[in-house]
Amino acid sequence: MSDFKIPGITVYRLALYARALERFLAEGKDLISSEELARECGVNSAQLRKDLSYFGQFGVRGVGYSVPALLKHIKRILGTDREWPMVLAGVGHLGMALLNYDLLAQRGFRFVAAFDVDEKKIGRVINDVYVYALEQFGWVVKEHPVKIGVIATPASAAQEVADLFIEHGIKGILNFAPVRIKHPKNVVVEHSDLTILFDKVAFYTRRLD
Amino acid sequence: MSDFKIPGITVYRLALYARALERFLAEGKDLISSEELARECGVNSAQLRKDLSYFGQFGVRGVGYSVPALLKHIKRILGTDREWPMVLAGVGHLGMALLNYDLLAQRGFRFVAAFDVDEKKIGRVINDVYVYALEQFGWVVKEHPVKIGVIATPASAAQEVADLFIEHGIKGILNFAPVRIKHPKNVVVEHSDLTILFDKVAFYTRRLD
DNA sequence: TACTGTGAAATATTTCACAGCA
DNA sequence: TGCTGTGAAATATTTCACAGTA
Repeated sequence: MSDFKIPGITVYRLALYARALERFLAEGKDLISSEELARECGVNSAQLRKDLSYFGQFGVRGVGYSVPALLKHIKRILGTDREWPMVLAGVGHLGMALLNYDLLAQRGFRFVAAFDVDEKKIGRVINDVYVYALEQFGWVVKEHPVKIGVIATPASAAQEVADLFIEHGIKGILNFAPVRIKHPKNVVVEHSDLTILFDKVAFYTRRLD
Repeated sequence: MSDFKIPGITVYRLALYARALERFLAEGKDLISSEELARECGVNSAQLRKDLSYFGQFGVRGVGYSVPALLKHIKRILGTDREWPMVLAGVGHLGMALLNYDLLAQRGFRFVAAFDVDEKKIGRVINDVYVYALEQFGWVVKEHPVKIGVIATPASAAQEVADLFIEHGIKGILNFAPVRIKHPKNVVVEHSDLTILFDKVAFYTRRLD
């Protein structure tokens, strides 16, 4: 029921539950138990109920949860019941993949502009998103109420781009460059270094037999 | 000093330390304290020392750690001191980004073959990797001692691809499709759903002020 | 009856704080 | 002296187990 000090891992799992609920909803399922939803997500059912209990009571005892209602509640909790206009820095292969990832736009995460320093990329339009020169960042974001910025540049450019983002009022940064970003406390940075995922798979694969 | 029941989060942090050490090494730094390395990675220095202590003693009291030696130790622990030939299923935008991600190959994670069901993609060569029809999977992997498979297909194809991987002896799977893969216990699956990262950023961004 | 919601117990992880050593 | 390595304490997270209720 609380509203602060939510474990980061709980936020992660709420997003996981939302994904699963979207699938169940698409299948036309109307009602679900914590047991069934938890199994689908690979967690313990008490954990799922505890995660939800930080935010309220969404089920019916003896019955379960309404799939559409619970999804709506979780989206409201996560803040994904709204549109999140975003900007992208770095239109390399990963940046291209993000611009073309339609699932993101379907969920309200929509890129309104992309930026690069490569002359060959500036001026291109990718999946309806225009690629600007990085120097144009200031006036482009003035046109758009952007809160989230995504970094898909090489590591060497990441901090500089983050500083530019922060200077222009961006509050949430998703950083795919393999380097830790320094940032003030009133800015949120989520790091996602893909190479680390491969390291983890290697570690656990080697220990198998 | 133990060798089993390593917290998953410790494995993650070891990879983080390796990335930072690579940067320090590139800068020519020879010696580092747990304090400095921990700060660079955003963790507590006791945590870093504890993480390492699961695997041995790698420092010198009163002095610190040798940057190249510690990096070598961590890579040996992670199993990234060797080559990991891999296969990719799904040559969409994300698959393309992975095939072109040279940092991966530099670290020994090398795609030896890619697979797709789209006629237009089959037969193409991307960053020296040939794209085969998915039906050819069996005989292609017979040629290569592949342990790790990467799934970058749509969610609807992911389980089918995973089953094919597992049937042909793949032991470690990195799944980028936004769906949980069912798998036997002697196979490792690491899930990475990019949409969840965006949800997390949205959650924390909204709570800021 | 068949579930949820949640204190309390169990477990896991992080941090402290200091002994040990180059 | 200035660091690492590590038990022990503190904290966080997960799971149990059962009261509550449609």
